[in-house]
Amino acid sequence: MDPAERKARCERFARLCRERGLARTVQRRVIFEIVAERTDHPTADQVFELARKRLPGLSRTTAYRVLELLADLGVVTKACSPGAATRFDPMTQRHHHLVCLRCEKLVDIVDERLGRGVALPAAQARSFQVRDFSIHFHGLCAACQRQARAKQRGTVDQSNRAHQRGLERQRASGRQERSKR
Amino acid sequence: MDPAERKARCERFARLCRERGLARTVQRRVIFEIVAERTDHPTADQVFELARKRLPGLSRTTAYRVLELLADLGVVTKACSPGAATRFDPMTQRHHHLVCLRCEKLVDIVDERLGRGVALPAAQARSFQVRDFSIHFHGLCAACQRQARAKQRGTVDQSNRAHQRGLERQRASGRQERSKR
DNA sequence: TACCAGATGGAAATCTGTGTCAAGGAGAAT
DNA sequence: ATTCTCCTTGACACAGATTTCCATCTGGTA
Repeated sequence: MDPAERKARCERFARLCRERGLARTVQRRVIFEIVAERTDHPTADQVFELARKRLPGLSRTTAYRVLELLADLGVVTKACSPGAATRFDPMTQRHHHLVCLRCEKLVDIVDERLGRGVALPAAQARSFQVRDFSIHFHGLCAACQRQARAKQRGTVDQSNRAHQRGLERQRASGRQERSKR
Repeated sequence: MDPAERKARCERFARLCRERGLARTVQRRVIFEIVAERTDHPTADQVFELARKRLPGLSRTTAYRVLELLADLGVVTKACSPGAATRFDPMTQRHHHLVCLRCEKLVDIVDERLGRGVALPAAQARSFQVRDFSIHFHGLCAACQRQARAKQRGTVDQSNRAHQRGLERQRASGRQERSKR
């Protein structure tokens, strides 16, 4: 990430804390930095694990609380896919999403032209105050398309096997990590 | 809801069941009817509570299973707001959403002109197969706008009090109903 | 430095959702 | 109508994600 951009974000965060009379604790600083460094969409638990490496005494409760606070301040945004854990996204500029209907992968799209011309119908615009919008594209990612085709043919090729194993690992990982404790 | 539309939906559901060799049980019929009647976006647990009034022996497991099945058949769609439970929506045509950032209310918008001209950039369109898209408008609903203004003035008026109480009830209701069991 | 509102840590509770399995019921065959 | 079979259901246990509660601690300020 661009260092200037990163510094600007940290300063924005510090300013918002001052304005709201919030204490600048190590926990808040570290958790903010971790989310700001990421370009994927970590879950609260993933952020907690990462933060704990720098701050061994950190509690899960605090990680959740701080992330909620950051979302409230508007320095991170929350994203979700149905049935899965909330994910936190440092991207505060307008962006859109690709959501795979099968494996639930979530990909950001930044493209200014994309939302051009999108505006709320006048009737709703009077009562609802729009801050921003985002477009969700639902469909199939490349790997899931390959897999669907293979299934139709009644065969399974190696790359699809790999993708499926990846899926299973991903779904099981939360449980495993948790049960270690 | 328009009775003709409602009947058409029921028939579509019945047809899909026949096609897939699925038994037409009371549980499936009742749960489908409940979702189809609603214009808000009930959670699985809310659907379960409503369904139990008509079908006292219904189990929660079945409610979840049937809702999942309905989503799989495509007669309802799943929607989500970050951190909250999955919501079920009988609307299967293309539609968009207003999402209140404060109270998380979710409102449907059906307006064909709205998504006109929206298309995925060519680079992504090659690898990602788009089935549909929806636009989420984030902002403040009318009630939350009033409340925000009142807070700034340091006053709280009656209508805002009512909205806040509604919010609290809504958030607490699951817990209360659950502990009765 | 002393104070205190606000923040944290840790345990427990809650909410949402899934896995398992015996028992029940729908639909086909007789 | 009866039987058979397989799909469904209900009950329970469990898992993951998140929140609540409360005692303790700490950053900011007088």
